[in-house]
Amino acid sequence: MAAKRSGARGKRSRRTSEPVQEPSGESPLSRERIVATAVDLLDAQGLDGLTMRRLADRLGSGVMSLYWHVDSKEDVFDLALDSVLDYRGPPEMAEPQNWRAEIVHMLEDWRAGMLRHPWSASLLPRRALGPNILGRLERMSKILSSAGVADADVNAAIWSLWNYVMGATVTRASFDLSDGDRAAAQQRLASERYPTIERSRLLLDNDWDGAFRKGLDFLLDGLSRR
Amino acid sequence: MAAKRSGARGKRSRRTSEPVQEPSGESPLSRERIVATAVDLLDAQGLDGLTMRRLADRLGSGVMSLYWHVDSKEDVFDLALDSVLDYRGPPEMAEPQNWRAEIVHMLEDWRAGMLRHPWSASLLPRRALGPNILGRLERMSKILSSAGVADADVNAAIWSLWNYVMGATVTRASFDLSDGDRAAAQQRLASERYPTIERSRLLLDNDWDGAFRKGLDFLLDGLSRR
DNA sequence: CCATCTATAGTACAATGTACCATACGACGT
DNA sequence: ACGTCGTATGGTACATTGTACTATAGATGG
Repeated sequence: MAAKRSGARGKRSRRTSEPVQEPSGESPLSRERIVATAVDLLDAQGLDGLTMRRLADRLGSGVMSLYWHVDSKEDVFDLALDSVLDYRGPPEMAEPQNWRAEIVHMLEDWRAGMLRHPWSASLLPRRALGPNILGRLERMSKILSSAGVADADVNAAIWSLWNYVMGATVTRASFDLSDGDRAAAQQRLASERYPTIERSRLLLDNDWDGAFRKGLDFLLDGLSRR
Repeated sequence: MAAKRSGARGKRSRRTSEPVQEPSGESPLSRERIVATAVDLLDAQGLDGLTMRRLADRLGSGVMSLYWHVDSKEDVFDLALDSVLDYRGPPEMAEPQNWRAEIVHMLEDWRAGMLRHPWSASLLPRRALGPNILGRLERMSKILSSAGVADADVNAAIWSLWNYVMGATVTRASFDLSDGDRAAAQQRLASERYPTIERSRLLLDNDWDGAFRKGLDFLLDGLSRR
């Protein structure tokens, strides 16, 4: 019995010699290629559209070959989620001291990245702690500390920002998926006992980006009073 | 062809005469009973534990009989989610003018209700607009308006509170499910490039309720400055 | 007494994740 | 040269799932 089930397979040890990069004609079938293709598939067909068979088809490989590189379908989901969330940092800061702008940039990028792949929001509730997410948490922690937030408050601050972004993203993505439902729901409001939100057109106000920014400002205002 | 597929079945028209309430020995098999049993099953076995067959078993009925009362499994999920979220209001307000306390109470109840049924957080990303959720939104809208929040800000305020609660709940529930993973992740922090959050023990701080309340205060502070 | 509605259930099928097995190919020790 | 082993690929088979289709039975009303 060779070591098989062990999280991350041995896989790529070291090229014996020449670093020829893939004849490009065909399929070396790597972990990276699998994840990239999974993301494509998810973008195209949604969460239910990803099946191991379809994935293998797109890769031009047999279904079971995938299982050499990944442990399970769940594993593919985890990897796909994290792959969507890497962060390259703010665009050559004009004003590197402005912690608030930096935070806002990262959080808006975060949300935008996930909304570009709406299925990612549905995956969040499962396993959220890939390396890219940890990287973002680390960065937030650094920014907040150097911005002078009290050590005792820093964790709470991180979590509240995280919570806000996650909630906004999940909500936005789900309303996006079921656009018709939302309209239908707003319809129902009229005929039933929801007069206040019916009048304020809560479900029809489509300025999501603005609302996100506004709420984030509320939160940051509250934060910077410490 | 009888009218069959039409959202809510005809079902209970009106009792012809005597209102005998169920001989209680056996199964009238109603929509309500199905949903209640589904919630039990979800509590006991988690999201993947709910299958139509198991559900039928628990109800002592045939599988296909369920489909007379519900449209699909998705439908069951929607109903189960909403059923967890009804709200009975604050406990005979001592101080009915205190809008902030009222908001906090409702949001904490909201979060607590979902955490009692951790699967509910995973369902949120799908379809979030059942009657009970709408009821809560309605109530929030009323409170905020009467608290003097500017009309232009009220929708944004609602959404930011909603976002915060949803994010906090989703996060908390997912970390709860994968407790071991979290510890493992914190382990990994040490050996890799996340010095800041490793030092602050971000993933090990288990005072979730406190953190929730603290972040909520940040947000409400920011809100009440308008 | 026949028609129609309400409700329950069995059978059957297509789709899915993946365990198990067979196989091929290169590297390497002897 | 030959067998052995690790890497990698893929086929077959199976249990499990949601649900379409169909049959059936009681109740109701013309």
